[in-house]
Amino acid sequence: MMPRATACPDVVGDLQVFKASFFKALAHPVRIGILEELVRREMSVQELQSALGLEQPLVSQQLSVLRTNNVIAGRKEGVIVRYRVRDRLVGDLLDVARAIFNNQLTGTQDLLKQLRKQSRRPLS
Amino acid sequence: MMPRATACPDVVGDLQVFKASFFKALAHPVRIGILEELVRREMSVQELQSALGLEQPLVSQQLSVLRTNNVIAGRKEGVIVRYRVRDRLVGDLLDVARAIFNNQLTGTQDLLKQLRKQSRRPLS
DNA sequence: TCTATATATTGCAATATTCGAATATATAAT
DNA sequence: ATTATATATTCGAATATTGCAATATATAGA
Repeated sequence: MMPRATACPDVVGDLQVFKASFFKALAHPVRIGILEELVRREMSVQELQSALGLEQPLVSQQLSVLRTNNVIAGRKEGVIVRYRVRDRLVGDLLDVARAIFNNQLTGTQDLLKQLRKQSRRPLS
Repeated sequence: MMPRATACPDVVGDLQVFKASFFKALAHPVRIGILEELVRREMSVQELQSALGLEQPLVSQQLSVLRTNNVIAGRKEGVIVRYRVRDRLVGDLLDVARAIFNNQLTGTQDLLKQLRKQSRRPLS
C-alpha cells in the first residue's frame, strides 16, 4: 500500500500534509547536499557520488526519495542517468533558507564561515 | 544527552546537518499550519488552538519543536504566551514553497484550488 | 554470451518521530 | 489556600526513517 507521507491527526488538511512532505523531502543532510549540486547543474549519479564523496547506493537511495517527491527528475542517456531539479524555484528556496541560516548562525563561528563560503548560485 | 538532529554518515558536513534539521522542523503538517498563522501575526497558544482546531497539548508540543529549532520565539504576558516567527524570511520561504507547490500540483485539481485560495500574505 | 560499468532496489536492525492521555507548572483571582 | 485558566512536559505504543550490506537490473562492448 502507498506509504502515507505522515501519520497525523485527520483534523489537519491534505494540503498541509502535502506541503509537509515536500519539506520532509529536503530534511536530510545528504539530500540537501545533492540539491545544492543539482541546483547549479544537471549531474549524473556518478558525478554526485564523487562531488559529495558518498557511496553509490546511498546516493541512489536519496535520489529516489527526491524523485518520489517530484523535487528532481532524471533522464536516461544510455547507461547513465542525469538528474536535474524539476523547478528552478528550488534554487530560490535554498537561497532564502541560506539567508535564514545566516541570520540564525550568529555565534557558531565555524558553521558561519562555512556558510559564507558557499557561493550564492554563481552559475545558472 | 543533547539529541542529535539526525543520525547520519559522518562523511556529511555539520552545515548540511544543520540545514537539514531546519527543514525537518518545517516538515510536519501541524507545524506548517502553525507557521502559516504566525507568519501573518503574533498569536497566543489559545488563538492557534482555535484557528487550527487542534488540542492544546498537540499545539504546545509542536510549538516546542519550532522553538527548539529557533524558528519561532515566545514571550510571556502573564499567563499567556505569544509566539512569533523569529525571522521574517520564513514568510518568504513559505511563499516560494507555495509557488513550487503551485507549479507541481497541475493535475490534482482539489489541492490546487485550496492552494490558490490561500491569500498571498495579505497582512504583514 | 560474458564482462564491465552505471544505477536501482531490497532487507533489516537501529534509531527517531508521532500523537494522545495523563500530568505538571505557572499565574491570577477569590 | 483554593480554584480556574493558560501553557508545558512526560510517557509509551505505533509508526517512519535511516544506513549499511547485499543484490538486482540495465546497457554497452568484446
